[in-house]
Amino acid sequence: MHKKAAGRCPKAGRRKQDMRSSQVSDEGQLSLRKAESRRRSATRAVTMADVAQAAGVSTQTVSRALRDPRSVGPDTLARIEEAVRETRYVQNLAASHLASNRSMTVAAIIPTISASIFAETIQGLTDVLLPEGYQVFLGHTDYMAAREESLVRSFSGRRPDGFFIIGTRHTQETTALLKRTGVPVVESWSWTNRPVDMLVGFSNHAALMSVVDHLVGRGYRRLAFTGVMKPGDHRAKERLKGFQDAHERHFPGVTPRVVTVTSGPMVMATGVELLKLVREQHPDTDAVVFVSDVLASGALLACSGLGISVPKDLAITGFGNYDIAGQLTPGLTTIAIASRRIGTESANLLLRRMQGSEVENRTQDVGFELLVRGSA
Amino acid sequence: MHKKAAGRCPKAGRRKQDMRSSQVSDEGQLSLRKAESRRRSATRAVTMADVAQAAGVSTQTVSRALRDPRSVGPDTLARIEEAVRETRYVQNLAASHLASNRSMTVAAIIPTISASIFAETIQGLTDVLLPEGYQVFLGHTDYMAAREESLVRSFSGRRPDGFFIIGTRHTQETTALLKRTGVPVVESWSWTNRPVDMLVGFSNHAALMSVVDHLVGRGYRRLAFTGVMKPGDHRAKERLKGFQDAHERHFPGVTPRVVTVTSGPMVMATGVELLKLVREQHPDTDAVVFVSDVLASGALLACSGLGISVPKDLAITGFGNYDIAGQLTPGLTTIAIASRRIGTESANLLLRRMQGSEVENRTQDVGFELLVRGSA
DNA sequence: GCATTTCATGTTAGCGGTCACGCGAACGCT
DNA sequence: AGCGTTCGCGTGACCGCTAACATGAAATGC
Repeated sequence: MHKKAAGRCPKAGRRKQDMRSSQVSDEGQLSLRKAESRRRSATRAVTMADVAQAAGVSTQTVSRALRDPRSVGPDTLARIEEAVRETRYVQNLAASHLASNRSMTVAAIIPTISASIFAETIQGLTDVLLPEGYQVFLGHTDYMAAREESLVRSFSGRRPDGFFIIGTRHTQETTALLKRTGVPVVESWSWTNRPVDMLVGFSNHAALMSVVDHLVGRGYRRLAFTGVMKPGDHRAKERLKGFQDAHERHFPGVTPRVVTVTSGPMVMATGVELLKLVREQHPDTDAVVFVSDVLASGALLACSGLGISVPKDLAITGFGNYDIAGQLTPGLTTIAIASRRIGTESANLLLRRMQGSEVENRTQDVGFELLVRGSA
Repeated sequence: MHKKAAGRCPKAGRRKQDMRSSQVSDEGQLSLRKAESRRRSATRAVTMADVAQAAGVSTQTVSRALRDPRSVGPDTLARIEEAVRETRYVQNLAASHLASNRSMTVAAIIPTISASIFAETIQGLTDVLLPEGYQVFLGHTDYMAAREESLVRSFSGRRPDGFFIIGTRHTQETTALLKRTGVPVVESWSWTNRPVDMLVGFSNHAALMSVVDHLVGRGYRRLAFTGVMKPGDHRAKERLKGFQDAHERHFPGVTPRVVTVTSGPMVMATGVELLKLVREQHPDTDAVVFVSDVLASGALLACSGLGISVPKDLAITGFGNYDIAGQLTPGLTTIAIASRRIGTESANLLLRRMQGSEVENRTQDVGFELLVRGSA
């Protein structure tokens, strides 16, 4: 809380570096001079001016040396580097951001961090962005459109250089906000013909259709779809729609069996519950299509205990190709998504745009892959 | 890229609000006057001055209204709120940060996002911090001390108001950097008597000892420890140490069986490999202690295929109480950690300190719980 | 050899907010 | 009525850094 002894030139304005020693060793110098000019409780932090003085150059030269070392003379550079080291200077990026109007940050908004499948995407995103000097802000919506909107709003205050967001369905206001920021935006994990800006995704609808096609091809006829369907989870809705549309194509006029709950945790135990629900409501079901591997593997694990033989009595499919899917016996038939790649591709798109170049393809379909294993 | 037409008062300095219309509709006004004062390619963004003008007050009043609505008169507040709405003003937090020396951010550093167990912690952290206006920066180290150091360094540039970090073992430089920031720091997921600042964790060592105690109590005598032990994963090392120490107490002089690999993905398939390795190197092993549930459940699932009866032929234990642990048959005996609570407690500690108050207990032991299920 | 370009560095004026303080009006108390 | 307080709002000076321009010396061109 100590104030620092600054010059008190009543007119000259900011003269400060001429007061400080070039070392940081004067910790706790409490000489609160009388005519001290008003001073906010500033950080005692080392500033660029300290480095400049230590190196005997102007702050501008320090700034240049930091952002592009080749733009200053080699010996000057060496002196500056030494000065940075001895003063333990850490650049204040907020000041840099304000002056340069580039924040070197990317805002990422995902439904939930806990779903390891999204975590992979974020890992991919940061793996590409961090080495380029960008930092990633993370927020999660818990599948609530209102939270997404408020996140976008509050993140906008940081003036990120780019947005990454999972999902393509937003409130009107969210879309407007995103567009107004004027920075590149990548939507992902879904598909739309009218992205806000860029898109790295795939069709959940088509993926589920391919699941149904496969099941029907294997001779299953009484298919049911089940899962936790949070109101804001549009990807789940698209999957359901894909199921319904494929079902209608194969069995025109037959009402598809759909058993969903709108809340509840996305855990394996929930999958077991849903399996039971399906069998209660539609006892003759011969194939259960789960909205996620988490639920499907819970159900699959429970089958032996319930006396159900998979895939003979019942086929089970999942979505996401989680780690567990390949470890179960029988293996879980599922849709594999290049989750990490969504992150890296998105980062690359953002990077190019943030660095000023245009990108040719603003939409990228990473596709999906039907992995047929023993469960169906 | 259009410059904006600003006042050119050669002396008065920033007079700008008197030039702009209060609406944002003058897009693209390209009147580059001759004597135009030098202008950087600034954002055309709405500033607080625009809002102030629209509301007929000073910027200071707008600032006050935004940060503490009760500090201005009710009708003034209403006018300002209306002005904010009509100008679509979004506060520039970088400027706020620079002026106020508070960034309203917390930097979080974790080993990997993909481990859902850490994701829970982050979710807890942000759930508490976001409503308070703090945003969370996330970085992952992939268990590399050097990356941790460089993350701390680059995050420091943002002048976060707090640090959250998983682990208590850092490079000397990392520790020094953290201390020098002068902001509150919470270390977590481990235990130490000399935390950098605050600590929310538990003893991995004690947890593993309780696992061994339990196994020995159940009559198992030939225990093996196995897992992926990345060089920078100190929590894994503490668990191993706990295993070894407990083993020594129960079987003095007997060399404990330890089978580890230093690299490889933390997936279930790796658990199967490790199980096979253990049985190759120590065929008479009757209990395998895994460093993580991921590996343990992989192994447990593989057992029936390998003709191993659990827990009769072989006991298996894990760590973390992942979702799957309770769904397997038999259930996986493991250590449960209040992973989410680590996040929320850490956030609360940080919050109090960031808001200026001291905290009485700078260390918090969230403990662990041995969950005995069928596998051991 | 002198004008022109290039290179390395310095100077000036902000970026968009907030802090400390000032000041007048309304309020409270004796 | 007189005077100290509180309340509501404005003024001026920065926060630490960088864009744009300026400058002088060395390198280059004809």
